[in-house]
Amino acid sequence: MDAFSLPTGAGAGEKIILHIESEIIQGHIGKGDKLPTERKMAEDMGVSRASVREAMKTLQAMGIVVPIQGSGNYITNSPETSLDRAFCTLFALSNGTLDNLMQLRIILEVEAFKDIADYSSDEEIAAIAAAAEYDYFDGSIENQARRDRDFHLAIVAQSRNIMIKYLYNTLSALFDVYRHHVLDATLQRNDNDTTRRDHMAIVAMLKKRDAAGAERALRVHLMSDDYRDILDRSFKTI
Amino acid sequence: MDAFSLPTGAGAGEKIILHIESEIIQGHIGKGDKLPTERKMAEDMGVSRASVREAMKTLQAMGIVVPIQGSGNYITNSPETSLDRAFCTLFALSNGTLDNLMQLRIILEVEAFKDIADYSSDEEIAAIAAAAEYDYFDGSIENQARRDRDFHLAIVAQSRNIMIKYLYNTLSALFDVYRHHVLDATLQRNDNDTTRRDHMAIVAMLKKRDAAGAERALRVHLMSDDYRDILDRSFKTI
DNA sequence: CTTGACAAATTGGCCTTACCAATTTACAAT
DNA sequence: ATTGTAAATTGGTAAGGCCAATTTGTCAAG
Repeated sequence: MDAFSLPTGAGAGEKIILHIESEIIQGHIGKGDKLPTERKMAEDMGVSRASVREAMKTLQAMGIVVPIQGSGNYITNSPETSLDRAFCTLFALSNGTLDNLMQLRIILEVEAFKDIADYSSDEEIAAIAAAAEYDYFDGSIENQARRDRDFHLAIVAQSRNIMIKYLYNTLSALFDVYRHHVLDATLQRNDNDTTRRDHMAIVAMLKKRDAAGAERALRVHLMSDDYRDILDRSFKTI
Repeated sequence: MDAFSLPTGAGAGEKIILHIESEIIQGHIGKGDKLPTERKMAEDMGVSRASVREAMKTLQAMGIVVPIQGSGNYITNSPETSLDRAFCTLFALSNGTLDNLMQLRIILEVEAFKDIADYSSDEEIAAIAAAAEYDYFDGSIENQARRDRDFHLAIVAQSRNIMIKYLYNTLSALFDVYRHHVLDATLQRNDNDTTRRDHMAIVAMLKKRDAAGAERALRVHLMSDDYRDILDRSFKTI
């Protein structure tokens, strides 16, 4: 048994998954490495190609393997998207609400702030400031929303906690999906100037290394009317 | 295109996944429901059974579907474990550290405290207090650790945020796996009396509805020497 | 020697058929 | 109504084949 095999009963195609996981955990294969061909793996491990393919599907769903038709199966170079789909459907099955998401976003971003205030160099904070320096009065609603999102991602990217970064990215992607389906009308009356003022206030607090002040500014920003309007809606209403 | 198709290019077996996800999101199927047979789904959607099976494998990996040989494929009744495997492997691939986990645990539990102080009834707080009423000087290290874990789970179970609860459970399970492999020696000198005092302090703060005080007590408890000793170890060293 | 185009081999994506193993269902016997 | 057994149902696996995209090998042109 392997250290990372949590709740799975060992089947037949399952041993392929365990083998790959084992190879990863032992460091024999890593990011970007190419796996043997499906036909070779089937032969080597004495199973059918269908079983190998089902194992690949599982590893793909876990975000570990990326298939390229005509080329091969590869260990992913960007494991940060592993959680997206599982998180998304889990959310739907659980009757999660948007304020659940927002609450998580806020505490993750606030925690990132504390890391930044404690550890970040002036250059890293300058990178955050740069992400806030865009034209708040030009572009479509979509573009404005994207830039706003990128600003927040730039903040969390400075966190020292890799799991916080991944989780935040997943939540951000989920929020984008949600917004894309329900918020178009709501965001029509988005106040670009308020957004700009909020961002500048956050950057100012970060430059002062004032984590508490940054947290206050962030909460004000994230809980602004633009978002509060859409809270408490069930995610299933999409 | 479906509401929840995040970054995936629509393939052929992919449409089965999208269909199932869509049915879940729209509430047509839910926890415990039985899916059509693989042969029927294949016929209905004009694909091969192999493709249906690969889609099922993906949904299984996401923790959405549970197969029972001879019976059928079912929507899971316990979506709370969906994140476990993805989170675990993501962690290993990302060189995550234990302090990353602990940092997340703390902020999630602290946030749960705020919900409790704001919304919980006396009965719900009494349930937490009951979880702290166990014999701190009896039982093996394993049992003590399990009771300690259950106390914290009892706290987070009162959170109003379903995602916080699921995430915390996942982190708790990961931590258990880690501890099981590296902490046996460390926990030998676990101070049961200190643990008991910490728990009583936390319960006392909750009864007073003092979220800030509870947070302080929690941080003291979670950052005690028992845990600090094992921080900064790479998860890959298991 | 380098470059580009084209053909062949490789590889994942998908389908079909067949059989096995576990479960469920149907029905007969009591 | 209960029980036991056989049949039907259903997921698990294997084998073979074809398609589409990519990679590789080859060769001619510069």
